[in-house]
Amino acid sequence: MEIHQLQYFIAVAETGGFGRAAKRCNVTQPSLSQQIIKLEGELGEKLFDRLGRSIALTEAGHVLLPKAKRILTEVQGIRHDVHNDIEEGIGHLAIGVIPTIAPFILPETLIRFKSRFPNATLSITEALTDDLIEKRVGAEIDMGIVSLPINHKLITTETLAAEPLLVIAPDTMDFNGMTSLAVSDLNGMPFIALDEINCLGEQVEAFCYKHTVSPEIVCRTSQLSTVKRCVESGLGISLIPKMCAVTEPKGTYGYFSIADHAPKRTIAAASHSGRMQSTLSKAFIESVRGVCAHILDQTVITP
Amino acid sequence: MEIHQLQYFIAVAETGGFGRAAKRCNVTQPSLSQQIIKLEGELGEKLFDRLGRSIALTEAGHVLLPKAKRILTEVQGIRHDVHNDIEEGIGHLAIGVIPTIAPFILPETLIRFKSRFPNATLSITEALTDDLIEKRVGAEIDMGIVSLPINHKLITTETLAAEPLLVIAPDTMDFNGMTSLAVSDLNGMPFIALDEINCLGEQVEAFCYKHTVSPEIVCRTSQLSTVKRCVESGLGISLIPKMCAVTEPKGTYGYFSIADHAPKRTIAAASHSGRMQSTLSKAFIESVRGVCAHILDQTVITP
DNA sequence: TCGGAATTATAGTCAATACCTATAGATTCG
DNA sequence: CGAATCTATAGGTATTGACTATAATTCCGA
Repeated sequence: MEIHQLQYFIAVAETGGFGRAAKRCNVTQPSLSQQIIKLEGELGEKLFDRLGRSIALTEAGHVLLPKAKRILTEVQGIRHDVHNDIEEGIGHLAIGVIPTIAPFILPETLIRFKSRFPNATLSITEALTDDLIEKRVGAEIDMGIVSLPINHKLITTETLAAEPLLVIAPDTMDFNGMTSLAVSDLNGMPFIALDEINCLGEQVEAFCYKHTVSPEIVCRTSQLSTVKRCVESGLGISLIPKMCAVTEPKGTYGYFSIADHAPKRTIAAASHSGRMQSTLSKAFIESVRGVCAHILDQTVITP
Repeated sequence: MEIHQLQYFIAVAETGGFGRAAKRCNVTQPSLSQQIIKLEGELGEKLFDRLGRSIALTEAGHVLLPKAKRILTEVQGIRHDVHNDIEEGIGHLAIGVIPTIAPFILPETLIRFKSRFPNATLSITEALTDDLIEKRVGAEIDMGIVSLPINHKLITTETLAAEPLLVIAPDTMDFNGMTSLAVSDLNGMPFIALDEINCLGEQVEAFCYKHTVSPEIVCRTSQLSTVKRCVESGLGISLIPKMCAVTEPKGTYGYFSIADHAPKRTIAAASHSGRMQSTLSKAFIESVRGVCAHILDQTVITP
């Protein structure tokens, strides 16, 4: 049984004749007759009574007609659906975000994305970079929002934003009125470090190592919000991403940029190499890009 | 787009590979590949990401998969349905019955038919023979239960029962104690005639004409029940079908058969020549046949 | 890093079949 | 009864689905 046979069958049933049906289907009458005969043979039932001038559906024909119409309607709909469902963003998207990015971009991103694709469903996973990569390889998530570099054969990354890292320091330290520092100024400073299981922790560590500065780590915590609290309490300074600096009201601390070797992190979307990105994925990426640009465009509070 | 292409697509999606899918579909891998490529071309979207060792559904593939499965399920079901729906008598049957038969056979017939085909719907039309023939030709009804003869090019008849016509006479006429009469006994008798728009009326008329008897028509009514009432009231005698005689309790009248030239009518199903009868039609015919046999097997009350 | 195994795509050929033209057979209508 | 109308059949053609063989790619282990 093939779809064109059902098409022919419906045409005959609706036009009441093989000749008229053939014209409607743009084939010749014998071709159509043969296909109907073939269909009848396959079903083991005659579908029409040929009454000379007109034809009439047999019982089997009556049973088949609505089913055939339904199938054909669905088939006709597929082409549209395949495109429209994609266009209309019907579907599901599973996203992973690392903890040092998630709280700063997700609220606004979700608002933007949901308003653009109200019919899409979204699931968010917050996990460390390695976990996200693994989940992406295992297809548990469609895409990860991470910080570069990522080195994995199966993962492609697309840069979304370059984000400066800023020195956060309690009000009690004024750095002699400077608003921007040199790398060397960090030397020996009491430093609140982020745990190295976070890639940001690693990156800060690497930055210091690269520029041969050695702040004195007085505390190591696992969350950026804890880092900020510690700084606020005057325990020391730290280096945090700009998005963390702009999204909270002024406290008892200020921000300084590093002038000579401005540290930064690169935010990127990590997806599967060679696998087509869905419309939803692409749209989510653009949402994140927009949100990052908007956040990083803001100015931070300086002492 | 053809059904086998959807089959191949589903096989690939479910087996996770072209080769395995080809094995499942009993075709070679290149054949299957080509059909998938063709389907992709027709839809204008790639359906799979070929990732070397494994494959993954694209967005379009995700949209298509449930739709394709649904269609295939329906197609698979058609073959069964075409047979089962017929077997199970799902469907509709429109029957016409003439008024001189309807009241006597319908109750029992409907009970039998409904218990055999609880899922069938039934519509009954009561109309005169000519009307029924016209309705059958116009496909308004599937079959008519009528009395022969029927002469129409498009109508085939199937005999269901041969039914004697009996003389019904009021108790006040005892025919000298005879229980069966001769045709000649009708001569000059007061007679309650059925209107000739009923075929039974015509047939009685024809019977009398043929045997050159001339009862004295004292009354002409349009319904058998009225005829019976008139007889009961002693107005005269009449000639009525046996099924009319057995289905009502004894009143103030008795029945006589005519011994020398027993009149009868032939009950038949009238359907469209050359058109296949549905299972329901056939079953209904058998129900009527059975009911007729049962009714006509009974004995009638004689004075 | 280099084969070997596994997987999909491509090329070329073949066979099935869907389609076409022409025509026969059947039915309806004037 | 003949003209018109409709479906079925026959025979030829062309499309196309399928097959074999092979290339290209990826993956895995030595």
